[in-house]
Amino acid sequence: MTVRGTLQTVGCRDLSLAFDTVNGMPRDPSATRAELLAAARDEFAAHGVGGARVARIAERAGVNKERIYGHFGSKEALFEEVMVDVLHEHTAALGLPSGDLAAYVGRIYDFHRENPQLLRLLMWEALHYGDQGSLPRHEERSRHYARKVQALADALDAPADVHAATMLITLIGLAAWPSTLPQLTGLILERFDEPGKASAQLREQLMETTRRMVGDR
Amino acid sequence: MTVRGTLQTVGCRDLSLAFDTVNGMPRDPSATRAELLAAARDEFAAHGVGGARVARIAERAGVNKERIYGHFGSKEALFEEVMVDVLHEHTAALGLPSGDLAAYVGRIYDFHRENPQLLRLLMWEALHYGDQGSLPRHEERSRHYARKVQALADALDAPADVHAATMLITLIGLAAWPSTLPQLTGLILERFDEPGKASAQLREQLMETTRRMVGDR
DNA sequence: GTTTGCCAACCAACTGGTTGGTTGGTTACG
DNA sequence: CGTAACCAACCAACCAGTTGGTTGGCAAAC
Repeated sequence: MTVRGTLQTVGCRDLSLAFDTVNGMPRDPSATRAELLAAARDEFAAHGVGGARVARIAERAGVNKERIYGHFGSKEALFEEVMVDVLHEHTAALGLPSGDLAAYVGRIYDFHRENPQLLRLLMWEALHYGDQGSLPRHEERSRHYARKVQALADALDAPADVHAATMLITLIGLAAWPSTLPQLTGLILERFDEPGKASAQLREQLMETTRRMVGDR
Repeated sequence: MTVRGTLQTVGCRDLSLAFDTVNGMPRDPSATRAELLAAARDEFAAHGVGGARVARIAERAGVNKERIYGHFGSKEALFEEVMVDVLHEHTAALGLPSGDLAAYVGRIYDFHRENPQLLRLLMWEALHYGDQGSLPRHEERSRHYARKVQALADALDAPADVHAATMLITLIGLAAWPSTLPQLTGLILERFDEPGKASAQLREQLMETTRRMVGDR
Protein backbone atom coordinates (compact mmCIF):
# COMPACT_ATOMS: atom_id res chain seq x y z
CA MET A 1 0.00 0.00 0.00
CA THR A 2 1.25 3.45 -0.85
CA VAL A 3 0.21 6.51 1.03
CA ARG A 4 0.06 9.97 -0.40
CA GLY A 5 -0.28 13.48 0.93
CA THR A 6 1.72 16.35 2.32
CA LEU A 7 4.11 16.10 5.24
CA GLN A 8 2.04 18.13 7.65
CA THR A 9 -1.08 15.97 7.42
CA VAL A 10 -0.02 13.72 10.23
CA GLY A 11 -3.41 12.52 11.38
CA CYS A 12 -4.22 10.29 8.45
CA ARG A 13 -0.91 8.66 7.64
CA ASP A 14 1.12 5.73 8.76
CA LEU A 15 4.45 7.32 9.60
CA SER A 16 6.31 4.04 9.21
CA LEU A 17 5.71 4.50 5.52
CA ALA A 18 7.11 7.99 5.64
CA PHE A 19 9.31 7.42 2.62
CA ASP A 20 6.13 7.03 0.64
CA THR A 21 4.59 9.97 2.33
CA VAL A 22 6.22 12.83 0.57
CA ASN A 23 5.02 15.96 -1.09
CA GLY A 24 4.57 15.65 -4.80
CA MET A 25 3.18 12.15 -4.73
CA PRO A 26 1.00 11.96 -7.82
CA ARG A 27 -2.71 12.26 -7.22
CA ASP A 28 -4.65 9.24 -8.34
CA PRO A 29 -8.38 9.30 -7.66
CA SER A 30 -9.00 5.76 -8.78
CA ALA A 31 -6.23 4.49 -6.51
CA THR A 32 -7.74 6.44 -3.63
CA ARG A 33 -11.09 4.92 -4.41
CA ALA A 34 -9.60 1.43 -4.47
CA GLU A 35 -7.78 1.98 -1.16
CA LEU A 36 -11.03 3.16 0.39
CA LEU A 37 -12.92 0.13 -0.89
CA ALA A 38 -10.29 -2.25 0.45
CA ALA A 39 -10.18 -0.56 3.84
CA ALA A 40 -13.97 -0.40 3.98
CA ARG A 41 -14.25 -4.10 3.24
CA ASP A 42 -12.14 -4.96 6.27
CA GLU A 43 -13.92 -2.48 8.47
CA PHE A 44 -17.44 -3.52 7.45
CA ALA A 45 -16.60 -7.22 7.72
CA ALA A 46 -15.29 -6.63 11.23
CA HIS A 47 -17.96 -4.26 12.56
CA GLY A 48 -20.95 -4.17 10.22
CA VAL A 49 -22.62 -1.12 8.71
CA GLY A 50 -23.57 0.58 11.94
CA GLY A 51 -20.43 -0.38 13.82
CA ALA A 52 -18.03 0.68 11.09
CA ARG A 53 -16.27 4.01 11.66
CA VAL A 54 -15.62 6.20 8.66
CA ALA A 55 -12.61 7.68 10.45
CA ARG A 56 -11.05 4.22 10.77
CA ILE A 57 -11.73 3.43 7.13
CA ALA A 58 -10.10 6.68 6.01
CA GLU A 59 -7.13 6.15 8.29
CA ARG A 60 -6.58 2.61 7.07
CA ALA A 61 -6.77 3.86 3.50
CA GLY A 62 -4.29 6.65 4.27
CA VAL A 63 -6.76 9.21 3.06
CA ASN A 64 -8.96 11.94 4.46
CA LYS A 65 -12.45 11.10 5.72
CA GLU A 66 -14.00 13.56 3.34
CA ARG A 67 -12.85 11.51 0.34
CA ILE A 68 -15.43 8.88 1.29
CA TYR A 69 -18.17 11.43 0.72
CA GLY A 70 -16.55 12.69 -2.48
CA HIS A 71 -16.36 9.20 -3.93
CA PHE A 72 -19.40 7.44 -2.50
CA GLY A 73 -21.71 9.95 -0.87
CA SER A 74 -22.37 8.16 2.40
CA LYS A 75 -21.26 5.31 4.61
CA GLU A 76 -24.21 3.24 3.51
CA ALA A 77 -23.47 3.80 -0.19
CA LEU A 78 -19.87 2.80 0.42
CA PHE A 79 -21.13 -0.40 2.02
CA GLU A 80 -23.26 -1.20 -1.00
CA GLU A 81 -20.28 -0.62 -3.28
CA VAL A 82 -18.20 -2.98 -1.16
CA MET A 83 -20.90 -5.63 -1.45
CA VAL A 84 -20.98 -5.35 -5.24
CA ASP A 85 -17.22 -5.72 -5.35
CA VAL A 86 -17.10 -8.65 -2.99
CA LEU A 87 -19.89 -10.57 -4.70
CA HIS A 88 -18.23 -10.15 -8.08
CA GLU A 89 -14.95 -11.48 -6.75
CA HIS A 90 -16.75 -14.32 -5.07
CA THR A 91 -18.52 -15.53 -8.20
CA ALA A 92 -15.32 -15.22 -10.19
CA ALA A 93 -13.45 -17.29 -7.63
CA LEU A 94 -16.01 -20.08 -7.18
CA GLY A 95 -17.74 -20.43 -10.51
CA LEU A 96 -21.00 -22.26 -11.13
CA PRO A 97 -21.98 -25.71 -9.90
CA SER A 98 -20.98 -28.36 -12.41
CA GLY A 99 -20.41 -32.10 -12.81
CA ASP A 100 -19.30 -33.22 -9.38
CA LEU A 101 -21.58 -31.43 -6.93
CA ALA A 102 -19.94 -32.91 -3.85
CA ALA A 103 -16.67 -31.37 -5.00
CA TYR A 104 -18.49 -28.07 -5.47
CA VAL A 105 -19.69 -28.21 -1.88
CA GLY A 106 -16.17 -29.07 -0.70
CA ARG A 107 -14.77 -26.14 -2.62
CA ILE A 108 -17.26 -23.68 -1.14
CA TYR A 109 -16.72 -25.10 2.33
CA ASP A 110 -12.96 -24.53 2.01
CA PHE A 111 -13.44 -21.06 0.61
CA HIS A 112 -15.56 -19.89 3.52
CA ARG A 113 -13.23 -21.37 6.08
CA GLU A 114 -10.21 -19.69 4.58
CA ASN A 115 -11.95 -16.43 3.82
CA PRO A 116 -14.73 -15.68 6.31
CA GLN A 117 -15.08 -12.07 5.17
CA LEU A 118 -17.72 -12.65 2.51
CA LEU A 119 -19.98 -14.59 4.83
CA ARG A 120 -19.61 -12.01 7.58
CA LEU A 121 -20.53 -9.26 5.14
CA LEU A 122 -23.56 -11.21 3.96
CA MET A 123 -24.66 -11.73 7.55
CA TRP A 124 -24.26 -8.06 8.46
CA GLU A 125 -26.21 -7.19 5.34
CA ALA A 126 -28.96 -9.69 6.06
CA LEU A 127 -29.34 -8.37 9.60
CA HIS A 128 -29.15 -4.76 8.52
CA TYR A 129 -31.87 -4.92 5.88
CA GLY A 130 -34.53 -6.65 7.94
CA ASP A 131 -36.90 -9.35 6.80
CA GLN A 132 -39.50 -7.20 5.11
CA GLY A 133 -37.79 -5.51 2.17
CA SER A 134 -35.34 -6.69 -0.41
CA LEU A 135 -31.65 -5.99 -0.79
CA PRO A 136 -30.07 -3.28 -2.97
CA ARG A 137 -29.33 -4.42 -6.53
CA HIS A 138 -32.17 -6.87 -6.19
CA GLU A 139 -32.71 -7.51 -9.89
CA GLU A 140 -29.03 -8.09 -10.59
CA ARG A 141 -28.67 -10.53 -7.75
CA SER A 142 -31.87 -12.34 -8.65
CA ARG A 143 -30.57 -12.94 -12.15
CA HIS A 144 -27.29 -14.16 -10.72
CA TYR A 145 -28.98 -16.88 -8.68
CA ALA A 146 -31.25 -17.81 -11.57
CA ARG A 147 -28.07 -18.54 -13.52
CA LYS A 148 -26.85 -20.73 -10.68
CA VAL A 149 -30.11 -22.64 -10.56
CA GLN A 150 -29.84 -23.19 -14.30
CA ALA A 151 -26.26 -24.44 -13.99
CA LEU A 152 -27.26 -26.84 -11.22
CA ALA A 153 -30.17 -28.13 -13.27
CA ASP A 154 -27.82 -28.71 -16.19
CA ALA A 155 -25.41 -30.60 -13.97
CA LEU A 156 -28.28 -32.80 -12.81
CA ASP A 157 -29.73 -33.10 -16.31
CA ALA A 158 -33.00 -31.91 -14.81
CA PRO A 159 -35.36 -28.98 -15.40
CA ALA A 160 -34.59 -25.63 -13.72
CA ASP A 161 -37.65 -25.80 -11.50
CA VAL A 162 -38.44 -25.36 -7.83
CA HIS A 163 -36.70 -28.59 -7.04
CA ALA A 164 -33.44 -27.35 -8.52
CA ALA A 165 -33.87 -24.12 -6.60
CA THR A 166 -34.41 -25.79 -3.23
CA MET A 167 -31.48 -28.03 -3.96
CA LEU A 168 -29.25 -25.04 -4.61
CA ILE A 169 -30.27 -23.51 -1.30
CA THR A 170 -29.48 -26.78 0.44
CA LEU A 171 -26.09 -27.13 -1.25
CA ILE A 172 -25.01 -23.61 -0.35
CA GLY A 173 -26.32 -24.11 3.16
CA LEU A 174 -24.38 -27.30 3.70
CA ALA A 175 -21.17 -25.65 2.57
CA ALA A 176 -21.58 -22.33 4.32
CA TRP A 177 -23.32 -23.20 7.57
CA PRO A 178 -20.26 -24.29 9.60
CA SER A 179 -18.61 -20.93 8.93
CA THR A 180 -21.79 -18.96 9.55
CA LEU A 181 -21.87 -19.62 13.28
CA PRO A 182 -18.24 -20.75 13.70
CA GLN A 183 -18.50 -20.68 17.48
CA LEU A 184 -21.36 -23.17 17.34
CA THR A 185 -19.31 -25.47 15.12
CA GLY A 186 -16.39 -25.09 17.50
CA LEU A 187 -18.56 -25.76 20.52
CA ILE A 188 -19.83 -29.03 19.07
CA LEU A 189 -16.48 -30.25 17.78
CA GLU A 190 -14.22 -29.11 20.60
CA ARG A 191 -14.72 -32.25 22.67
CA PHE A 192 -12.96 -34.31 20.05
CA ASP A 193 -9.18 -34.39 19.96
CA GLU A 194 -7.53 -32.68 17.02
CA PRO A 195 -9.70 -29.86 15.72
CA GLY A 196 -8.18 -29.98 12.23
CA LYS A 197 -9.18 -33.60 11.91
CA ALA A 198 -12.72 -32.96 13.07
CA SER A 199 -13.03 -30.21 10.51
CA ALA A 200 -11.89 -32.60 7.78
CA GLN A 201 -14.47 -35.13 8.94
CA LEU A 202 -17.14 -32.48 8.86
CA ARG A 203 -16.11 -31.65 5.31
CA GLU A 204 -16.39 -35.32 4.37
CA GLN A 205 -19.80 -35.55 6.03
CA LEU A 206 -21.08 -32.59 4.03
CA MET A 207 -19.81 -34.04 0.77
CA GLU A 208 -21.28 -37.46 1.49
CA THR A 209 -24.61 -35.84 2.32
CA THR A 210 -24.44 -34.01 -1.00
CA ARG A 211 -23.79 -37.27 -2.87
CA ARG A 212 -26.77 -38.92 -1.22
CA MET A 213 -28.95 -35.90 -1.80
CA VAL A 214 -28.36 -35.73 -5.54
CA GLY A 215 -28.51 -39.52 -6.02
CA ASP A 216 -31.84 -40.43 -7.62
CA ARG A 217 -33.24 -43.41 -5.77
CA MET B 1 -47.58 -5.24 29.92
CA THR B 2 -48.10 -2.98 32.88
CA VAL B 3 -46.32 0.28 33.41
CA ARG B 4 -45.53 1.75 36.76
CA GLY B 5 -44.29 5.08 38.04
CA THR B 6 -45.43 8.54 39.08
CA LEU B 7 -47.55 10.82 36.96
CA GLN B 8 -44.89 13.39 36.30
CA THR B 9 -42.38 10.97 34.80
CA VAL B 10 -43.64 11.49 31.30
CA GLY B 11 -40.50 10.65 29.36
CA CYS B 12 -40.46 6.96 30.03
CA ARG B 13 -44.08 5.95 29.88
CA ASP B 14 -46.70 5.08 27.33
CA LEU B 15 -49.48 7.52 28.12
CA SER B 16 -52.07 5.38 26.39
CA LEU B 17 -51.69 3.10 29.38
CA ALA B 18 -52.23 6.01 31.74
CA PHE B 19 -54.74 4.09 33.82
CA ASP B 20 -51.89 1.80 34.70
CA THR B 21 -49.59 4.71 35.25
CA VAL B 22 -50.66 5.96 38.60
CA ASN B 23 -48.89 6.82 41.76
CA GLY B 24 -48.84 4.05 44.26
CA MET B 25 -48.28 1.29 41.74
CA PRO B 26 -46.50 -1.39 43.72
CA ARG B 27 -42.78 -1.59 43.17
CA ASP B 28 -41.69 -4.94 41.84
CA PRO B 29 -38.00 -5.24 41.04
CA SER B 30 -38.30 -8.67 39.48
CA ALA B 31 -41.11 -7.48 37.22
CA THR B 32 -38.99 -4.51 36.18
CA ARG B 33 -36.16 -6.85 35.48
CA ALA B 34 -38.40 -9.07 33.36
CA GLU B 35 -39.77 -6.10 31.41
CA LEU B 36 -36.25 -4.96 30.71
CA LEU B 37 -35.22 -8.41 29.52
CA ALA B 38 -38.21 -8.66 27.20
CA ALA B 39 -37.66 -5.19 25.76
CA ALA B 40 -33.94 -5.85 25.41
CA ARG B 41 -34.59 -9.05 23.52
CA ASP B 42 -36.60 -7.22 20.88
CA GLU B 43 -34.10 -4.39 20.67
CA PHE B 44 -31.02 -6.62 20.43
CA ALA B 45 -32.66 -8.92 17.90
CA ALA B 46 -33.51 -5.91 15.75
CA HIS B 47 -30.28 -3.92 16.06
CA GLY B 48 -27.53 -6.06 17.59
CA VAL B 49 -25.34 -5.22 20.56
CA GLY B 50 -23.77 -2.08 19.17
CA GLY B 51 -26.89 -0.85 17.41
CA ALA B 52 -29.20 -1.33 20.38
CA ARG B 53 -30.10 1.84 22.29
CA VAL B 54 -30.46 1.64 26.03
CA ALA B 55 -32.89 4.55 25.92
CA ARG B 56 -35.17 2.59 23.58
CA ILE B 57 -34.98 -0.51 25.76
CA ALA B 58 -35.90 1.46 28.87
CA GLU B 59 -38.72 3.24 27.07
CA ARG B 60 -40.17 0.00 25.74
CA ALA B 61 -39.97 -1.48 29.23
CA GLY B 62 -41.68 1.60 30.69
CA VAL B 63 -38.80 2.08 33.05
CA ASN B 64 -35.93 4.48 33.59
CA LYS B 65 -32.65 3.92 31.77
CA GLU B 66 -30.77 3.81 35.01
CA ARG B 67 -32.59 0.63 36.03
CA ILE B 68 -30.60 -1.22 33.36
CA TYR B 69 -27.41 -0.37 35.19
CA GLY B 70 -28.94 -1.18 38.56
CA HIS B 71 -30.02 -4.62 37.39
CA PHE B 72 -27.39 -5.62 34.88
CA GLY B 73 -24.44 -3.24 35.08
CA SER B 74 -23.93 -2.55 31.40
CA LYS B 75 -25.49 -2.92 27.97
CA GLU B 76 -23.21 -5.83 27.17
CA ALA B 77 -24.08 -7.65 30.40
CA LEU B 78 -27.76 -7.18 29.61
CA PHE B 79 -27.16 -8.72 26.21
CA GLU B 80 -25.52 -11.76 27.78
CA GLU B 81 -28.45 -12.16 30.14
CA VAL B 82 -30.84 -12.00 27.19
CA MET B 83 -28.88 -14.72 25.43
CA VAL B 84 -29.03 -17.01 28.45
CA ASP B 85 -32.78 -16.51 28.64
CA VAL B 86 -33.39 -17.04 24.97
CA LEU B 87 -31.28 -20.17 24.74
CA HIS B 88 -33.07 -21.71 27.70
CA GLU B 89 -36.45 -21.03 26.13
CA HIS B 90 -35.22 -22.39 22.86
CA THR B 91 -34.06 -25.72 24.25
CA ALA B 92 -37.25 -26.05 26.26
CA ALA B 93 -39.35 -25.43 23.15
CA LEU B 94 -37.49 -27.73 20.77
CA GLY B 95 -36.19 -30.57 22.90
CA LEU B 96 -33.50 -33.03 21.91
CA PRO B 97 -33.24 -34.95 18.65
CA SER B 98 -35.04 -38.26 18.91
CA GLY B 99 -36.50 -41.10 16.83
CA ASP B 100 -37.55 -39.41 13.61
CA LEU B 101 -34.71 -37.06 12.73
CA ALA B 102 -36.38 -35.75 9.59
CA ALA B 103 -39.28 -34.65 11.75
CA TYR B 104 -36.80 -32.98 14.09
CA VAL B 105 -35.37 -31.01 11.17
CA GLY B 106 -38.85 -30.07 10.02
CA ARG B 107 -39.71 -28.86 13.50
CA ILE B 108 -36.59 -26.71 13.77
CA TYR B 109 -37.16 -25.35 10.28
CA ASP B 110 -40.68 -24.27 11.20
CA PHE B 111 -39.54 -22.79 14.47
CA HIS B 112 -36.96 -20.53 12.86
CA ARG B 113 -39.34 -19.41 10.16
CA GLU B 114 -42.00 -18.47 12.65
CA ASN B 115 -39.64 -17.01 15.20
CA PRO B 116 -36.55 -15.49 13.57
CA GLN B 117 -35.48 -13.73 16.77
CA LEU B 118 -33.27 -16.47 18.15
CA LEU B 119 -31.33 -16.88 14.95
CA ARG B 120 -30.87 -13.15 14.60
CA LEU B 121 -29.55 -12.96 18.15
CA LEU B 122 -27.17 -15.83 17.49
CA MET B 123 -25.92 -14.11 14.34
CA TRP B 124 -25.37 -10.79 16.09
CA GLU B 125 -23.55 -12.63 18.84
CA ALA B 126 -21.40 -14.61 16.43
CA LEU B 127 -20.45 -11.45 14.57
CA HIS B 128 -19.88 -9.49 17.76
CA TYR B 129 -17.50 -11.94 19.40
CA GLY B 130 -15.15 -12.47 16.46
CA ASP B 131 -13.52 -15.68 15.40
CA GLN B 132 -10.66 -15.74 17.87
CA GLY B 133 -12.16 -16.13 21.31
CA SER B 134 -15.05 -18.10 22.66
CA LEU B 135 -18.50 -17.00 23.75
CA PRO B 136 -19.57 -16.10 27.28
CA ARG B 137 -20.84 -19.07 29.31
CA HIS B 138 -18.64 -21.27 27.20
CA GLU B 139 -18.59 -24.27 29.52
CA GLU B 140 -22.36 -24.30 30.00
CA ARG B 141 -23.02 -24.11 26.30
CA SER B 142 -20.43 -26.74 25.52
CA ARG B 143 -22.14 -29.17 27.89
CA HIS B 144 -25.47 -28.35 26.32
CA TYR B 145 -24.30 -29.38 22.87
CA ALA B 146 -22.57 -32.46 24.24
CA ARG B 147 -25.97 -33.52 25.51
CA LYS B 148 -27.43 -32.96 22.06
CA VAL B 149 -24.70 -35.03 20.45
CA GLN B 150 -25.43 -37.79 22.93
CA ALA B 151 -29.16 -37.67 22.19
CA LEU B 152 -28.52 -37.82 18.46
CA ALA B 153 -26.17 -40.77 18.93
CA ASP B 154 -28.83 -42.54 20.96
CA ALA B 155 -31.42 -41.91 18.27
CA LEU B 156 -29.05 -43.42 15.71
CA ASP B 157 -28.01 -46.24 18.02
CA ALA B 158 -24.44 -45.17 17.36
CA PRO B 159 -21.52 -43.96 19.51
CA ALA B 160 -21.35 -40.27 20.50
CA ASP B 161 -18.24 -39.66 18.44
CA VAL B 162 -17.04 -37.14 15.88
CA HIS B 163 -19.42 -38.57 13.34
CA ALA B 164 -22.41 -37.89 15.55
CA ALA B 165 -21.08 -34.39 16.16
CA THR B 166 -20.65 -33.55 12.48
CA MET B 167 -24.08 -34.96 11.82
CA LEU B 168 -25.60 -32.71 14.47
CA ILE B 169 -23.96 -29.68 12.86
CA THR B 170 -25.34 -30.76 9.51
CA LEU B 171 -28.85 -31.31 10.86
CA ILE B 172 -29.00 -27.93 12.55
CA GLY B 173 -27.54 -26.31 9.45
CA LEU B 174 -30.12 -27.83 7.14
CA ALA B 175 -32.95 -26.63 9.36
CA ALA B 176 -31.63 -23.17 10.16
CA TRP B 177 -29.86 -22.09 6.97
CA PRO B 178 -32.89 -20.87 4.99
CA SER B 179 -33.78 -18.48 7.83
CA THR B 180 -30.19 -17.38 8.37
CA LEU B 181 -29.94 -15.46 5.11
CA PRO B 182 -33.67 -15.17 4.37
CA GLN B 183 -33.07 -12.71 1.55
CA LEU B 184 -30.89 -15.28 -0.21
CA THR B 185 -33.60 -17.91 0.14
CA GLY B 186 -36.13 -15.41 -1.14
CA LEU B 187 -33.92 -14.44 -4.06
CA ILE B 188 -33.57 -18.03 -5.20
CA LEU B 189 -37.20 -18.99 -4.74
CA GLU B 190 -38.89 -15.80 -5.91
CA ARG B 191 -38.94 -16.84 -9.58
CA PHE B 192 -41.36 -19.64 -8.80
CA ASP B 193 -45.05 -18.90 -8.47
CA GLU B 194 -46.52 -19.17 -4.98
CA PRO B 195 -43.88 -18.51 -2.38
CA GLY B 196 -45.67 -20.47 0.33
CA LYS B 197 -45.60 -23.56 -1.84
CA ALA B 198 -41.91 -23.14 -2.61
CA SER B 199 -41.19 -22.89 1.08
CA ALA B 200 -43.09 -26.12 1.69
CA GLN B 201 -41.09 -27.81 -1.05
CA LEU B 202 -37.89 -26.55 0.50
CA ARG B 203 -39.00 -28.03 3.80
CA GLU B 204 -39.67 -31.36 2.12
CA GLN B 205 -36.26 -31.24 0.41
CA LEU B 206 -34.51 -30.69 3.74
CA MET B 207 -36.37 -33.55 5.38
CA GLU B 208 -35.67 -35.91 2.49
CA THR B 209 -31.99 -34.96 2.61
CA THR B 210 -32.02 -35.76 6.32
CA ARG B 211 -33.57 -39.16 5.68
CA ARG B 212 -30.93 -39.98 3.11
CA MET B 213 -28.15 -38.68 5.30
CA VAL B 214 -29.02 -40.84 8.29
CA GLY B 215 -29.81 -43.91 6.19
CA ASP B 216 -26.95 -46.41 6.51
CA ARG B 217 -26.06 -47.72 3.08
C1' DG C 1 8.86 25.46 -24.00
C1' DT C 2 7.05 28.08 -20.55
C1' DT C 3 3.55 30.71 -18.19
C1' DT C 4 -1.15 31.02 -16.66
C1' DG C 5 -5.57 29.84 -15.05
C1' DC C 6 -8.79 26.52 -13.78
C1' DC C 7 -10.68 22.51 -11.58
C1' DA C 8 -10.81 18.29 -9.31
C1' DA C 9 -8.52 16.02 -5.55
C1' DC C 10 -7.37 16.63 -1.22
C1' DC C 11 -7.09 18.05 3.72
C1' DA C 12 -7.69 19.98 8.82
C1' DA C 13 -10.87 21.66 11.54
C1' DC C 14 -15.35 22.02 12.84
C1' DT C 15 -20.42 20.92 14.19
C1' DG C 16 -24.81 19.39 15.61
C1' DG C 17 -26.71 15.55 17.28
C1' DT C 18 -26.45 11.31 19.71
C1' DT C 19 -25.37 7.96 23.38
C1' DG C 20 -23.68 4.92 27.29
C1' DG C 21 -23.33 5.71 31.67
C1' DT C 22 -23.68 8.68 36.22
C1' DT C 23 -25.54 11.44 39.91
C1' DG C 24 -28.24 13.51 43.41
C1' DG C 25 -32.54 13.47 45.01
C1' DT C 26 -37.35 11.28 45.80
C1' DT C 27 -40.51 7.70 47.18
C1' DA C 28 -42.42 3.17 48.27
C1' DC C 29 -42.40 -0.25 51.57
C1' DG C 30 -40.78 -3.60 55.09
C1' DC D 1 -37.21 5.15 59.83
C1' DG D 2 -33.79 3.07 56.89
C1' DT D 3 -32.98 1.09 52.67
C1' DA D 4 -33.60 -0.31 48.06
C1' DA D 5 -36.14 0.90 43.91
C1' DC D 6 -36.76 4.44 41.10
C1' DC D 7 -36.38 8.79 38.36
C1' DA D 8 -35.02 13.39 35.74
C1' DA D 9 -31.34 15.69 34.51
C1' DC D 10 -26.89 15.73 33.36
C1' DC D 11 -22.18 14.81 31.08
C1' DA D 12 -18.26 13.67 28.51
C1' DA D 13 -17.12 11.11 24.56
C1' DC D 14 -18.01 10.06 20.13
C1' DC D 15 -19.29 10.34 15.28
C1' DA D 16 -21.29 11.04 10.41
C1' DG D 17 -21.12 14.43 7.59
C1' DT D 18 -19.69 19.51 6.18
C1' DT D 19 -16.91 23.47 5.15
C1' DG D 20 -13.52 26.60 3.64
C1' DG D 21 -9.27 26.63 2.03
C1' DT D 22 -4.95 24.51 -0.33
C1' DT D 23 -2.55 22.19 -4.05
C1' DG D 24 -1.28 19.18 -7.86
C1' DG D 25 -1.76 18.57 -12.61
C1' DC D 26 -3.25 19.71 -17.08
C1' DA D 27 -4.53 22.26 -21.05
C1' DA D 28 -4.93 26.47 -23.30
C1' DA D 29 -2.57 30.67 -24.31
C1' DC D 30 1.52 32.75 -25.48
